Formats: sequence, structure tokens, C-alpha cells
Amino acid sequence: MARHDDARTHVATATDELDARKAAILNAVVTEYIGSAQPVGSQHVVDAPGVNVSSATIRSEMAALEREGYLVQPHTSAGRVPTDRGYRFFVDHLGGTGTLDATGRQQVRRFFEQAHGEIEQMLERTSGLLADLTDCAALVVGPSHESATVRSLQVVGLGPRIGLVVVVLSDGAVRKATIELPDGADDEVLARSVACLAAAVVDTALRSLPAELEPAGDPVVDTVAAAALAGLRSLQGDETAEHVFVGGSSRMAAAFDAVETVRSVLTILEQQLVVVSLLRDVLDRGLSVAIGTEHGVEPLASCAVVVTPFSVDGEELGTIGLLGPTRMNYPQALAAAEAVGERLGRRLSEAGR
Amino acid sequence: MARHDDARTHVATATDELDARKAAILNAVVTEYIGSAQPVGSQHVVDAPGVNVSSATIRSEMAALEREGYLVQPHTSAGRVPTDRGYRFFVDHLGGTGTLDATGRQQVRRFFEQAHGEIEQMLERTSGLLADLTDCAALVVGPSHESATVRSLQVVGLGPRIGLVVVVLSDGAVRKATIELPDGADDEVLARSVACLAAAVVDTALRSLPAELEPAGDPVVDTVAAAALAGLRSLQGDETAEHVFVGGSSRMAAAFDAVETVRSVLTILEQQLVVVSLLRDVLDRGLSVAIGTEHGVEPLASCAVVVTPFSVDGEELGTIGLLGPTRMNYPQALAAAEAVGERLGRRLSEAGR
DNA sequence: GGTCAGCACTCGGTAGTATGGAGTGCTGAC
DNA sequence: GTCAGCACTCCATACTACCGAGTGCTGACC
Repeated sequence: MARHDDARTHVATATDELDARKAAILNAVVTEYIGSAQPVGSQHVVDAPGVNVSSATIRSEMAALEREGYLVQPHTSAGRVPTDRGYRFFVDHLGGTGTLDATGRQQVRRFFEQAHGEIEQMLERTSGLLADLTDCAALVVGPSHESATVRSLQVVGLGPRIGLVVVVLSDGAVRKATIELPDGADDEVLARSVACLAAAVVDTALRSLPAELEPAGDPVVDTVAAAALAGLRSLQGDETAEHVFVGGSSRMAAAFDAVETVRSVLTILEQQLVVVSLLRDVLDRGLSVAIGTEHGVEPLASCAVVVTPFSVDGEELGTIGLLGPTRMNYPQALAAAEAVGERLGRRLSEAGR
Repeated sequence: MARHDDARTHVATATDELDARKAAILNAVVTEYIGSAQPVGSQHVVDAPGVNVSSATIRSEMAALEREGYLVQPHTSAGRVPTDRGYRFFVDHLGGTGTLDATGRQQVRRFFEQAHGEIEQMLERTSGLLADLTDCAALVVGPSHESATVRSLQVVGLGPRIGLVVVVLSDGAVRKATIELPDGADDEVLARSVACLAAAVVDTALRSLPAELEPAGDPVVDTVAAAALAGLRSLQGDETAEHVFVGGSSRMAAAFDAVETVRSVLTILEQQLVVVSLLRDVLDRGLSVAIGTEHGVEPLASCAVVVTPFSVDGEELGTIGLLGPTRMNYPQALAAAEAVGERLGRRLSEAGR
């Protein structure tokens, strides 16, 4: 029942918004509620750190906190539950990010010791790790390929008139596009087309491909090269719509007891576009946590999102997100996201892309 | 309430197991229950096709069906609910697979008219389509690459000592592996290594790669080639563990009202390995539907799976699966899976792999 | 003036009881 | 073999009572 050890033991200090005691009480209510999911009564707060007053005094303070919008009562004669604003205050006044607990740290270490494989696989598995650590749904968006340039290019004949353009980007990503080949496109023609196309697109970003190519003389070669260029073009869209790896969405079922809520949250999680722009939006607003209605996605009104960017090679950005109920364990989630983000970035950097 | 139109209007015929009337009653109960999710009483069955008897007679038949294990009563004085065996009979005696309804057919047609992109994207989107059509979670497993051979090979330098092996398989799949390069591995060395490696592995299946390579004379070239081969080797595992695209898992939340059930089903859906082997297992047993405990996966005891293979280029197999509650709409699910599978296979075949 | 013990009050949750209705199984007549 | 009629079962629903966790207020104390 008493989960005070879970709280950052930072004794609340006076702030512009709330005096020290109110802050301490609010903190206690939030931590308690995160642990128990039950409305918190004045009695349960009485021996929280920084609160050295009787339950009567706490009650009057709680009433004040309610007037100021930090707490609500589900009904008269029930304990208090934090509002979004209450959580916001709690999150904003955490003493530093805190660290992962011992078993969590160990889990992360082990994971990165034995992790291997290509970037997509790493990201996928990382989402699982994060879900395990935090009991939230985990979102991992890989580094953007937007600024990557074409590193190498190849056209492979697959069938009688079918070819595959394979392009390697400077950041190590590989893309492919199927194209139609004209008759008479033998290996030699393919090679010449590639050479012709390569001259024009290598070291170019996918989004700034040339519109046309210098004719190479041979009409068949030109046709192939044009087809391949068109193939590359069709890849531009993919880069904008980034892939997000979602792990542990089943945890959302444990977090809510209304099936309807679960359903609507899962529906959102299935829409990659929504998820990605949610994360990006939160980041753009300079937040690392968005609570309840702070992010605009209505079906997620009872959820909070923790977002952490991770940097690969200094600059390019990937994003880690954790989605849970508003009463999620913020200190834990923040610590996990940060720790994993840091190690993931490091790992991907040293893998050389 | 009356959903009899949903039922294949096939009037039950006598079988080895059940006489015509019992079969008709069982069919009516199943269809009604699929529609309403409420225990079905004798009154609700009275004007179902093939049942021209009074409710009293139906009651005695129902009692018999219960003794024989096709129905159960949640409690005395409640209607009847089909057992897994009841569903099994229903499914086994559907008159042909039936067809999709008009709007469904239109949805499928539209989808395949505007569908484009590479195979993975197609499969992903197809899972969404199937979920929309059936209100089930949809599973799509792409054609196996097991028997595909190496079609083309390339090593691209990415950083000072980092390279990427890119291999195109005969079925159009592209794989990559990061490798470490020795000092002095310039473009020319890479080209020679590729040539050396290509000679040994082109037209070979990934699972039957040679253990070693003929030395080419130059130690640097040999090192690169060996590293690249090791890279290829690391891909073997990926081929066995196939990727499955899961769409519409949120529908499972609508299907059950116990959050706990939802959670455990979702947990299974997150484990690709389990899902793939479930599908494969059902197929191997020659079934197209597995109901309740028929598949061995315990947390899915209240679920049924509809499985349809789809063939690309005659032989190679992909699989479509639909996961829903045991009271899912089997005729609809079977029709949708078949229709989509057929068109998907056709589409992937003509795309040339 | 802030703190707090004491107290009256509120109200959700649980348990117990009545009632209605959907559904059953059985019986006896056709 | 079929089925109208009937007694019976038992889930849902509604209502009531009651307990207890929790509140707000008051008045005394430092």
C-alpha cells in the first residue's frame, strides 16, 4: 500500500505555484495513486516525506489543491485523484530524471550486450525491452533517412521483363523498387544503365533526384535508366512516412479496465502516421512528457506519453516514446527512456551509420 | 435480432453425425449466437430454415445436442451456446465457402486497384484490409524465402572500416548485413571480393552457403570476402523466422468483454514466432479453421483461427490468417480470406516474383 | 493564525431480499 | 413423434440496509 519508496525522495521545495507543503502533499498523492490506482485519502499521505501535519490539515490543503485544479474527487467522500495538471506539476518538479532500478539496469545491460543484427531488428527489439521495463506500450522511431544520400545503386534482372532497383543510402539503409524492363535488357544493358544513372544520382538525396537524365545514346539503356529513376522516385514517399516499431501494446489492456478505452487506444497505435506525428509534435513543443489532453489526440485523453530523442552520430534523431495511462510511473518511464535511448544511440553510432 | 440471412441458406442435410433437423437447429443456434453473442433459446430458432417444428420439440432436440456435446447451457434456464464442437460441425457443413457481400467485394477490388509498392508494404496493407472486412485480427505471412537463391551480391563501403553486404534473392527479396572491413579495403578491393564471393554463392540458397572460399591470392580481398560470407551466413536465421504482419489487433478488444482475455490474446499476437507456427501448424494439419482448443495455444482457447494459404507463381506459399473469438462470423471470414488470398497471390505473381 | 482532535455527514460498495421474465424439462393429449 | 400447457429454475434488475472510508467544519490549543 505504502509506495513512498517509489517516489523520488526529493522533499518538495517551495515554488512559484505551490508552497512546499502543498507540493509535498501533491507529490505524495500522485505517487500513491500511481501505485494503487485508488483515490488517495488524507490518511494515506500523513507520513509522506515533507508532510509533517495531521490528516485534518492535509484535508484542508487538499481542498485547496482541488480548488486550484491539481486534484479531483471522483465523488464527495472519496479520496483525491490527480488531474492532468496535478501530474504535470509532479513531472515538472521531479528532482532530476532519477535512475533505473538495479534489475532494470541489468536488463538493459544484458540486452545491449547480446543485441545484434541490422538496425530495424535492433529497433524492434528495443521496443520490446522498453515495454518490459516500464509496462507501457513502447514506440521506437528510427533515425530519419531524409538527409541521407544515395551511396550505391544496382539494377538486378529478376524475370523476363522485370528488374529490381536496389539502392544503398549513405546511412546504411537499403531500399528497393520493382521496375519493368524493356525487351533486350541484358546484363550488359543493365550495367550501362546503372552507370549512367549512378553518375547522376550518387551522393544526391532521395528527395532531390534529377527530373531527367542525359541520354546515353542507346535507347534501350535510356529506357532502363529512366525506369530505374522512376523507381527511385517512388521511394521518396517512404522516407517521409517513417516506420515506427510498436512494442507491448498488450500492456494497454492491463492499464485500463474499460474495454472501450483499450480498443480506442489500440486503434490509434495501429495508425503509424498518427503515432509518428504525435511523437514529433510533442518533441517540437519541447516537451518530454505529454499528459492527457496536452497532446491533441482525443482518444488518448486518458494516456500520457513520454518522449525522448536519441542521437546517432551526434545529430540525426530517432525517437523513443512510451505510452501509458496518465497514472503511469513517470519517474520510472523517464529513467528507462533516457537510459535506453542513450545506449541505443551509442550502439547505432558505433555500428557505423 | 434475426440474422438468418447471414447463414448460408443451405438447408441442412442428413449427415453421419446428425440428422437433418438437428443439423438445422445447430446451424440456426450458431448463426444466431454469432450475431447476438447471447445464449439462444428455443424460441429464437423456431422459424429458422429447415426447422419446421415447435419450440417444445426444438427444446428436446437441443437437450440431445447438449448431451452430444454440441451445445452448452451457461446455466439452467438459459439459452444454449455452441461448444467448440458445435462450431466445428457448423464450419464443416457450410455449403461451399460462400462469397463476400457486395460492399466487401467492392472494398477488395478498390484495394487491389490502387495497391502498389513493394511486397512488404502490400502484405502490411492487406492485413489492414482483412481486418476491416472481417472485424478480426488479420495475420499475413509472406511467401517463404527458404528456397530462394542468391541472385546478386554487392558490398558497399559505408564508413572508414564499415561495409554493407547487400544481397538480392531470386524472389526479389533484399537482405543486408553490416560487416567490418580491414584497412586498405578500397573500392577496387571490394569489387574483387564481391567477384570472388559471387562466383561461389550466386544461385545458391542462403541455407546452403559454402563453409569457406577459395583463396583469391590477395589477403585483403580474402578477408573481405570471408567477412561478407559471414555476413550472409548471419542472414540464414532471418529466413527461418518469417515476418508476419498483424493488422487490426484492436478488434480483439471489441470481441471480448473481459480485459484479461484481451490482454492475453494481444500478448500472443506480439510473439511473431508463436503466431507463425500456429498458422503453419494449422495448415500442416490440413485445416482451414481451428476452433478453441483445436490449436494448442492455451491463451487463445476462446479464439478461432481461419487460415488460407495463397500461392504465388503456382507454388511458393504465403499464408493469411484471421483471428477472432470462437463466435466469429465463419462464413464471412472464410470468404474474405479466400477472396483476398486469391487476389493477393495473383497480384504478387504478376509483380514478377 | 495555524494546527488538529472530534464529530456529523456523505456516499460508494457490499450484502440481502424481492420480483419479473426468459428459458427450461416434463407430461399428457392428439 | 409432435406440441400446448405448466411448473420450475435462475439470472437480471431493483430496492433496501448498512458499513466504512473519507470528507468538511468547528472549536480548543499553542
